[in-house]
Amino acid sequence: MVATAESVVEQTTIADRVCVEIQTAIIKGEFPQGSKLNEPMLATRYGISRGPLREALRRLEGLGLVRHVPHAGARVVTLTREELLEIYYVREALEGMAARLAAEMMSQAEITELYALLEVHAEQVKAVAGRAYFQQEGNWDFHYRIVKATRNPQLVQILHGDLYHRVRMYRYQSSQQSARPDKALHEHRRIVDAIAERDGELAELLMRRHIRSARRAIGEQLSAEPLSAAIAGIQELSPHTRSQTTSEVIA
Amino acid sequence: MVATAESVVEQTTIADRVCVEIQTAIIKGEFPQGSKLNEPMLATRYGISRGPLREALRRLEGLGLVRHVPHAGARVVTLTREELLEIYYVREALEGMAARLAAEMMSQAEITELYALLEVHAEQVKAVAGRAYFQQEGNWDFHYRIVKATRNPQLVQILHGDLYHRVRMYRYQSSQQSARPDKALHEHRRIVDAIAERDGELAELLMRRHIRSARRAIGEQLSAEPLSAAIAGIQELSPHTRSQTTSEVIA
DNA sequence: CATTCGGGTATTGTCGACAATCGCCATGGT
DNA sequence: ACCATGGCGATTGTCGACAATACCCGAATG
Repeated sequence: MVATAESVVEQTTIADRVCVEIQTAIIKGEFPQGSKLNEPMLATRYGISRGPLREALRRLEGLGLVRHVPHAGARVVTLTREELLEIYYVREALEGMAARLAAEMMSQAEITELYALLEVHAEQVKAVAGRAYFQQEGNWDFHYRIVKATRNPQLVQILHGDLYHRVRMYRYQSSQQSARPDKALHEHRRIVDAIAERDGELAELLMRRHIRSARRAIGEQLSAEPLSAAIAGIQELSPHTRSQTTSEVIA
Repeated sequence: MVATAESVVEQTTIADRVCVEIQTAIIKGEFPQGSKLNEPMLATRYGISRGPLREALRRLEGLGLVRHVPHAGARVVTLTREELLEIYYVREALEGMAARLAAEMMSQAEITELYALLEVHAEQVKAVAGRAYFQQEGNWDFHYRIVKATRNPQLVQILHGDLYHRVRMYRYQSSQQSARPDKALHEHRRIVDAIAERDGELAELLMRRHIRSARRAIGEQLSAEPLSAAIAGIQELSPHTRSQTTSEVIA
């Protein structure tokens, strides 16, 4: 029997479904950082038993979104700015390598698509200077394409299977947006140029510089203690409308 | 109440204990790569129920040692040489960054200890040219100290919490050993020199070169199809005494 | 003789209940 | 008034059993 397209119907298990549900809830901040995730409550909330729920929690623990202590239960991780900065060091190293490999591996078609993506971004930057959420997603798309182009599943796994969720959570909750998307766009363009020229060394250098500048932008908004404020604002599940702090944080 | 030393008695749960037991069994090759891990068998083998066992398996899946498909059970991952090479690209990027950060962060005491460690390694290299297992562990110790010195828990987690186990499994089962430990030792020495001089850029360059050469050494032993032979040899739980392939694989 | 269909078996997914442990609060002592 | 201690409630860890699904093998048919 040939493998039909519908034979790949995603065989979903309850634990898996609940896992992504809780995951999005955590990223959206419906479960505040540091809040306790007691099993009976969640089990009744999602209408399942504690068995699959526990597996979902272990999985989330593997994703780094939940921390578990033996007889005290699971809590949503509290992502401090220090941890976010640590992650950005990892991203600098890994995505720098990704850019280098992408310059070697990326197909011409992929490069063309990447340029097209930059055009879309350019329009978004020009058109709506306010609505930066799409911008963020587009930014992630850009970085993801480069990482994917490396043909290195390990790299993809680490960057977009482990780190991605935590960074996304922080971004989502602190509503950290790009204050200077035009600058980021320019940096993106030059990175793609280097890749198109098959200059892996330059691509790595530019990508590292790009992410490094984003890290520095994050590090500079330290005195405003934005995250703890965000946590306090979210604690009661109230929509947080913090003043979006300055920054050119986009990477 | 002050925190006594014995208040840190590791509160261990059955799932945790079985997790490490299975983990070591997988690394040692008692469970061959690709072999099925059916739950009733393992449950009776370790004298526990299927509940904790499933959690242990999910945890091992998070560690990348086990792959799980929804209604077909869990299998030990098959680590191809391609994947190992992919991991070495990640290591090159990450440990290069680690060396750079270590050059900035490492205390003088740590540097002294690192030099002492190199002395021990030098004696081992000189004394027992054959028994390379200790050498491997020592090699890991060296790299771990540098990574730890970065004060970047994310880096430590990825390198020694995720990647470490898989590389160790490959190494253990293919009995890949250092054919030229003296060369590796020399490279180690120069890396520490750079760190001692607080030359992060040089430390990163040297570390990347060090790991890159190890990756190339792995990549060059391709035609000997060593891993599949090792798997075949292990399949029946028989001690595999393959001829240890050439290589200067040490990183 | 190859192929496909069907049933049987084994394994996984899920559930509810019991036991062990932890945190909290009241009570008593110093 | 403060601290230690005991009990109580709640939550986690563990277990056995049931239901659902997938794999395997034999039989029937072209």
